Amino acid sequence: MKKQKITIHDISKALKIDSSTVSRALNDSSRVSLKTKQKILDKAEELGYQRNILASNLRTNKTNTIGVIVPRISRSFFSSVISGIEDTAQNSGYNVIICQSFESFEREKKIMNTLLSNRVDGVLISISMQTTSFDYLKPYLDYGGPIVFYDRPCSFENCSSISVNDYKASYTVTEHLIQSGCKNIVHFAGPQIIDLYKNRKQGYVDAIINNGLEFKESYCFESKLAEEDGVAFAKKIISMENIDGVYSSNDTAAIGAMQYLKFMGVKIPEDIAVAGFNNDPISSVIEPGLTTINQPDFEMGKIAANMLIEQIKNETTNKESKVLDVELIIRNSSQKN
Amino acid sequence: MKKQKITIHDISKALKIDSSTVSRALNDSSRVSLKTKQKILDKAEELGYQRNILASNLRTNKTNTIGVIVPRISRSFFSSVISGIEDTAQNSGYNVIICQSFESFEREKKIMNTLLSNRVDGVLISISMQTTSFDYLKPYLDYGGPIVFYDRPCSFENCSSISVNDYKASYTVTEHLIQSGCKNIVHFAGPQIIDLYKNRKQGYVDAIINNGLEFKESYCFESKLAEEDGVAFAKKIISMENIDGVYSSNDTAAIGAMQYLKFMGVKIPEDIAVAGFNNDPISSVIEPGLTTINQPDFEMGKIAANMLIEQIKNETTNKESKVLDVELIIRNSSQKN
DNA sequence: CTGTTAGCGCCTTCAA
DNA sequence: TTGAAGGCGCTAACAG
Repeated sequence: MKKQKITIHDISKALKIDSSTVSRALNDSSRVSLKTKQKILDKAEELGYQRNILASNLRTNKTNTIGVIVPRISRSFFSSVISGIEDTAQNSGYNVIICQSFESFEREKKIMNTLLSNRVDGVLISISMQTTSFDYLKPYLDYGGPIVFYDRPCSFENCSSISVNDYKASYTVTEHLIQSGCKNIVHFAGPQIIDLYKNRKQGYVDAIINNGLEFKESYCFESKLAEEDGVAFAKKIISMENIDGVYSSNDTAAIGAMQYLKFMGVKIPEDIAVAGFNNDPISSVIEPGLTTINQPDFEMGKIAANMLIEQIKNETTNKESKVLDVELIIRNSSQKN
Repeated sequence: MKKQKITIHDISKALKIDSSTVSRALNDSSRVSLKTKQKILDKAEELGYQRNILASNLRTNKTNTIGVIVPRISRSFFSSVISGIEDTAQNSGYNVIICQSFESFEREKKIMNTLLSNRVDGVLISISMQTTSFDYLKPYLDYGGPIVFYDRPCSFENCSSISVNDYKASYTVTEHLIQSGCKNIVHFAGPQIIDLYKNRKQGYVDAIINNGLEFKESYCFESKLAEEDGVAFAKKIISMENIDGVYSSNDTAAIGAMQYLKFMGVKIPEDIAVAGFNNDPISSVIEPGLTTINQPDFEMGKIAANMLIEQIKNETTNKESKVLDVELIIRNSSQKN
């Protein structure tokens, strides 16, 4: 029942000007006289012409669209990254397609497939928690589309990536806790499959050891990025002795833990220092004393989009791995000893 | 530098079978013998054939894609709605393009334009805070594309809509506060331009009046859905006398207010009852005593997508306005008198 | 500056 | 069941 849309041919006929000229005018080519251009533009307006981008894309073999694969848009960090991406993309005239993998490898593969079928000009991807093999990216790379990894980098076919210096951030914040007097610091870790969380754990471990404390594996809890994990962690901590510090390297577990504690009416003792990666504005409300690592989310999105667009345009082959430093926000962490 | 992709013609040549037959086979048409179909499928696999959806879409004049316009994906309510939409869409074989208006009318118009240019099969929209005129939707409707409003309905060209019974929910929760003994209830309202927030306010007003209390306009604060508004509201409340209840009809202001109070170390007195619309799991952490109105977010997304897809497929013209009831979650609200 | 011609890759009559 | 032919709407040579 869709009405037939106006095409350049309709304009062409109405004006007795060839459709190729119409096309040129509509694309603001300099090779059309101002007079005819104006005539064409007016007619287009009059008829309510809307360019059919599908046809244009087919012809030019580009879509002016970039695909973004994200684990979950509901995660505050990611939705900020997306805003950054959209910001940059729009300024450069690109459309953005956002796809959620929900941390599922299967979905990720499927998404990559449709992005290829839709011939997006480039892809930004933060791999899912389950992703261990990257062969599924090959077809798109073979096609010639650039891929940039953001936040969760991985060395594959020397694609570009942009991420945060997780190791350093982790080391710094752990050391900060130690210098505040903590001697028994528990660590809420993320899935160790993901390099990012591995690096964060390593930062914690090294800070512990280099500062003369004893590293205990039993102080490390590995989360699958679910709030329930945090609840379990909270229960464990309550049952443990001596704990005087907590460092969480993922929001989700931390939020879960806090929810539980709040729900149970357990106040985090003043003498337990808490620190964590945290881009959710909310957790600062839950626990204002928290020392937080502030990740450059919006900025990361902008940089990622820029890197990708550059590769799309220049058809350059030089790949790079950018690493951003993070900001440590020290609130009113309790000072011990 | 993009490599030339395999087309049906490559398969056609390799097999000496006409491309039209290849096309049929690839579309699993019944008018191809099983034998040739298998041969074609094998060859396609072997050559790494990837259908060019652009071309297919151009030819068939449909894209199997629906566009979703959302004010902000970072709002918990909306990201759940989106998940619901994606869920349904995927099951029906539709792709989803998510676009954020950031509550800007200008962006909304631009988005609608590119969605039309991209010939999406249908559009789900929750209008921005600034949107007052709907003429910009005309071109898409003229084109024949269906539009369904979600969450923020508006009567335009009798498009379908799906929303929540805001008036009733608001009335109920206000009455609940009154029955708990509240006599001076402040209302954090949303932008009165948006019908939804107007309805919520009306629910509050009517509940107040019908229960024999006096309605005071000075008890109503209008938010622009920014956290700063909440901060301002919190300050006001602190300076006011007699307030024994707060009902917020938007998360954002509520969260802002709570952040501020928490930051200032002000505990919400036990004898002030608080209630609000709230889909952010976090605020229940901030204030576990909160009586909340639980909106069917995920479900709304599914229903919206279903309504739209039905209209796309059936090319039906019957429009409807669905209104969902909400669930009132009464936690440990303080009982007065 | 404008028109002619020829496709982009796919699908869909129509005929065999 | 298969092939031949044409065209979706647009753009990019190449002429003129």
